[in-house]
Amino acid sequence: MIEIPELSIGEVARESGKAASAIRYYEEIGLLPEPVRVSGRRRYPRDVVRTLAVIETAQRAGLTLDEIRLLLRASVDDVAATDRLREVAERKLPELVALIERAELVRGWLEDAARCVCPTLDDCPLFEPARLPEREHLLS
Amino acid sequence: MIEIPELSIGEVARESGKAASAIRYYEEIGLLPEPVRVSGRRRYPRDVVRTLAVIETAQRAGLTLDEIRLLLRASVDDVAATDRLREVAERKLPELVALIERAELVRGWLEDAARCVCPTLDDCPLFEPARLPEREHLLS
DNA sequence: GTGCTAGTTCAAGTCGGCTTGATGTCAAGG
DNA sequence: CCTTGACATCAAGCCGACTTGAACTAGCAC
Repeated sequence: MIEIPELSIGEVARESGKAASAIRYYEEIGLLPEPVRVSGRRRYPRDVVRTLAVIETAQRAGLTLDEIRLLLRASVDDVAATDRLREVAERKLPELVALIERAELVRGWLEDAARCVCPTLDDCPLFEPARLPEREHLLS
Repeated sequence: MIEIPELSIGEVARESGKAASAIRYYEEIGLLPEPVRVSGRRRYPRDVVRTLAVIETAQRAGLTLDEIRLLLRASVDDVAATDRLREVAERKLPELVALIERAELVRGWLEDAARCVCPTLDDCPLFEPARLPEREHLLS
């Protein structure tokens, strides 16, 4: 007998924390492969939950669904897949590093702000020029 | 005689790297204060460029314009300003820390991917469960 | 005056990432 | 058999953050 993948879209939704509509949307844009259907209903293998976790993580790190699709398709594709992967990686890495830098800068602000007791923010060292990033405009 | 702030919107745009339309938009949503007008044209003090840099940095770190407005208004407001600031800070800090974590995880992926030589990604250690974040769903 | 450039307003459009609503189908439980 | 509930499709709507386009104006050069 043929194996029927065990998860309905509702179960995947519960386990992944994503809305069913989002899962259908991901399928529509080619981010998730079309699952097997049993009398019209989608049936998913367990590991789609992990794929959804990868998607969420990558997304939170600032990758677009388009870029994530490139990464994911690399893993099911044939040759040239790793090339695409490397291409995305190299394009996105500097952005990501910049993101992390910025985020840490702002984290510094917020941590200071969280324990700030200055009567007014004009007295507060938070907004001094020294704490702002230089505008180099090296990239885009 | 009255001091006329020295920068036109075009100059601010050039110096800040923002589009003039974006600057007008920031004003419209209350993110920037309404500048002085000289025969209808906006005239800005130099320090608006710094404010725009603050905005950009905060934005890149994942704050919304709404949240940034709260932060900025804190600096020109009266009392309760620092309270609002602290409130935003405390709400946003955990998110930011999570963002940084995620970003570093993905950076790891991308760095590995950039030097990946696996013939196919099924052989590639990149997508192993161990490298994925735990789904705790502690927050939201 | 006649342009030109840089500004102005306002409404509408765009894009990514989904959500919502209308309408329909199907299998299981009472 | 009938209802319920989870699923299906499809078009349209929404939100944030802007951009674009049309139509107009003010100041300067010639």
